[in-house]
Amino acid sequence: MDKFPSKVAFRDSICNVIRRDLISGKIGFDEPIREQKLASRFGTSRGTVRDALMQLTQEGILVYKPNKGVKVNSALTDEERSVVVAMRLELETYCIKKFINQASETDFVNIRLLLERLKTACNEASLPEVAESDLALHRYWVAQASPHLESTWLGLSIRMIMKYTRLENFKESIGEHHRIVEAITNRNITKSIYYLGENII
Amino acid sequence: MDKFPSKVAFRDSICNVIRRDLISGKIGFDEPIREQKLASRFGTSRGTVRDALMQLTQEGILVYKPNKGVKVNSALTDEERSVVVAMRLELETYCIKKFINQASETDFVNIRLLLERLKTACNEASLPEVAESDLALHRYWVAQASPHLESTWLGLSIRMIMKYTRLENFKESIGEHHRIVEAITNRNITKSIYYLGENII
DNA sequence: TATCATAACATTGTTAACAATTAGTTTGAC
DNA sequence: GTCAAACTAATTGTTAACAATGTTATGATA
Repeated sequence: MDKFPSKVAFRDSICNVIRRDLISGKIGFDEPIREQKLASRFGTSRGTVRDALMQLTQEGILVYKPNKGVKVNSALTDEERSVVVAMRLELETYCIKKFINQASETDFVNIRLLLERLKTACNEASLPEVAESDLALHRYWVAQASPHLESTWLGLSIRMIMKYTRLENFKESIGEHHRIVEAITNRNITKSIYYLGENII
Repeated sequence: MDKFPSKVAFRDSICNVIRRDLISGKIGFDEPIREQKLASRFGTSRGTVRDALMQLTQEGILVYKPNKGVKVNSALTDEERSVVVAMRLELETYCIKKFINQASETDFVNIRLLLERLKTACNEASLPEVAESDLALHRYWVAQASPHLESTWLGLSIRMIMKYTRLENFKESIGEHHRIVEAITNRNITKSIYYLGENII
């Protein structure tokens, strides 16, 4: 049974665990998800699990059928994925521009920290960890620049990762993100966006 | 107390009603939403309302604070809105292209019907009705072309409408959509996308 | 009067029980 | 042996009660 540090984000913790299971392939496509199973796994009741599941449905990674519960959504087609990529790039480009203009030194410290976390994850070659650190880094500037659009961004990013993951090229990932973070901390908008475009494909 | 025809989509019905209240301005920004109040209004229990609310949070129109429930998300900035517009245009352009290539005569009949519904709503000058028919029309080709991305599209579109609504120019709206539907039924991709770009701003 | 602790209240968080629906399995007629 | 109907099991849908948390009102004290 999994445990969580704080109880304030019980729902969100369940969401996070399910996302991780998705990314790491622990749960397959079109596989049904049983509420009771999750409830006992998390040591909570079905109601709480249900809340989390409902939240995930609007993220697009789960789909809901009346009286049949939720299942993992089927994968995007290649075409659909490229549309999602374009949308995410549009959104994240805006966020990076804004972030560079408003970021404080503390922000730079934070993203360097997140970059370090990503590097160690890559070196350990743990796919779920890599995926999570990758998202966490990008998420930082998105959340700072536009908290309003954070959930929109998350939905797009998760769907991208679920389709297929480039994250297995650990070496490349380190380099790409290193360049992005460097450009950001130099407040170089042009370079930042260029490297972002290389990363998000 | 509101009533619903089918019980299968109880949750979704509640979501729809809340969305409509948002669009018509019945519920203001940053206004807290009380579970019990909605429960008695819909003649159901808090648990069911809760499910619906959780679903809406990932759509971005509601935000959730632990132990404080959900409230209407604050409005997008003008910049954020233009990003959302660009994303929606990207997505819907793809859908229209695909829809034109795969649509049957039945599909054309359906969108002409939805167009009629929009026209009457415009003539009656009922803002919530106009907003709903507008969304329903666009939603049709999105759902047909890419059910995977329907919820993504819905999230973007709702946020657009909530920021401020161009829908009060009823006459324009009729013309714009008439041109789009005409171009689609002629299977003219270029024109369809051009008119779509004029409509989604 | 201003401030702070405390108590009443309101609201959300969680749970378990029960109802309704769906899925699977056995039974029996042909 | 095959099909359909009835039965059983598994799962989701809904509800109400209770616990935990947050909010407001009250009043004592300085």
